[in-house]
Amino acid sequence: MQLVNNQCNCENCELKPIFFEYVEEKSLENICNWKYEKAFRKGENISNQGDEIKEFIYLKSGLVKLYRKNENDKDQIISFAKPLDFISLFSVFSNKSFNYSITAIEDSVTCNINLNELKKLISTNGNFALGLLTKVSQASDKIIITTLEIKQKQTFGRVAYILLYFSNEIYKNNSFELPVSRKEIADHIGMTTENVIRTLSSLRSDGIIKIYGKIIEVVDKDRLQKICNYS
Amino acid sequence: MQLVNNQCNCENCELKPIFFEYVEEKSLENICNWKYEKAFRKGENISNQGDEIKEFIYLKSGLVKLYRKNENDKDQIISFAKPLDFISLFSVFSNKSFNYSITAIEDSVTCNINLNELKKLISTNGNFALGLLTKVSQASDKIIITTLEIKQKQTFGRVAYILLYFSNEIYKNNSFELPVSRKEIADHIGMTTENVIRTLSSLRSDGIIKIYGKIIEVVDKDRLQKICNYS
DNA sequence: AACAGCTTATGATATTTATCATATTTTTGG
DNA sequence: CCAAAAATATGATAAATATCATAAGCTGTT
Repeated sequence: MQLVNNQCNCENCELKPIFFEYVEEKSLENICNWKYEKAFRKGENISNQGDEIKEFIYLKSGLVKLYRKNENDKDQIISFAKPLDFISLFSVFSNKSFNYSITAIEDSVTCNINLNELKKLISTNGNFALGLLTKVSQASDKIIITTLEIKQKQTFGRVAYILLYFSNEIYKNNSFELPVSRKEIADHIGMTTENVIRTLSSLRSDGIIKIYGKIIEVVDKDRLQKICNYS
Repeated sequence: MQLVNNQCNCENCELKPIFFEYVEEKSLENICNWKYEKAFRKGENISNQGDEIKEFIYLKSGLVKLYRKNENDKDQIISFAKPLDFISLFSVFSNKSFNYSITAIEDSVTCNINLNELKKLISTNGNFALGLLTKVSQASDKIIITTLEIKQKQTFGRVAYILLYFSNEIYKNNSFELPVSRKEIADHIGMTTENVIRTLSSLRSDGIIKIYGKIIEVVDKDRLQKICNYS
């Protein structure tokens, strides 16, 4: 992790219109004093389950995974988060400590805001609070709905779902390099690594995708979408 | 559904210390003008997936289920909610319409607050907003964590989980009447009705529970807890 | 270069879960 | 109160998924 040389550039932040929608210029200037940016390399840990929450974090660039260890010490990946998704969306306001870990799965930059200062801003600025409440709710909703959707599918539907997620939501390209291992996909969609691999192989032999190691090319997106919807 | 004769009794509301923690007496009086109470009989629908959200709803008494229909028209029960759990916790601030339905599974009374008025209160009262943000986050967190915990278990662990939930969280008694059918349990924990029935039968023949129709008696809670933790 | 460790891959098999069939009991509506 | 529908129950079987075994390919390190 590396602290980014921190010129106050909130004015240019692409998140500004969303995050700071309701904050006047004057308050916005203050934010520069509480916030700083951190850069993480692929694979680096951003925060750990159990850590005290001292900061509100969001992602400026990159890609991260949110995951937790269960009682049997097995990882469950809750979701992936891309920029404009808040990453410290849940736990932050409801807990003293994180109930999940965050790790960068691509080189990432986070913007960190001191939580106490943020809370002060919320308590003195109702409109900002309402905006934030909306964002936090949207982020939680998305996790809940996504989890339900994955849960109702079986093997092929789940693998199709995650491939379409990376293709459509993250890389916006039919060809992309998987930022995660087969095991991580398995930990996210709730199946074994072997079955993820097998399912990918099967999609390949049906000519729906091509596989070059970590690189996936979606050849027949219509069929993949049908598989996602109906199985 | 029946409108409850609506004397303003927020002062005595058991939710007051939580919900209105940060609202001064003066604002609190206003709330009486926007809120009203509704009584629902077991089985009655409180709101429907797709309905426009006009009110913030919470549960004064009773028990409800939150569920949604998926593309294949199959119900998925997201969670059960008891009093002090907000029931319009998600969607409310993030969506124009409910992305789930709510049905009373026991006679229930809701308190409904006009959403626009509530939003005005939020925007003019930052402390209240922060309190609400905390509550909404806690409610979402609980759903997310619960869903993950259920997901990682298999048949026996899931059935044990739901029995312990009703026994410990809802009825605080080793003997209780199930407020839901076997099918509804199945829709919640993601298995088939037959398997829920079979698993219950199996727990009975192992002497862990007794079954009298809808009435369940947990005979050996320690073993049930072990089953919940380890399968 | 060589080794260790991890990931990907695939086959064989075992286990888990769903589906289908059927019967009994309970609930609901006229 | 009765008939129909729904819920509960259980067995037999099929399908889905996990587990175990093995091997090849990659990756990082010394």
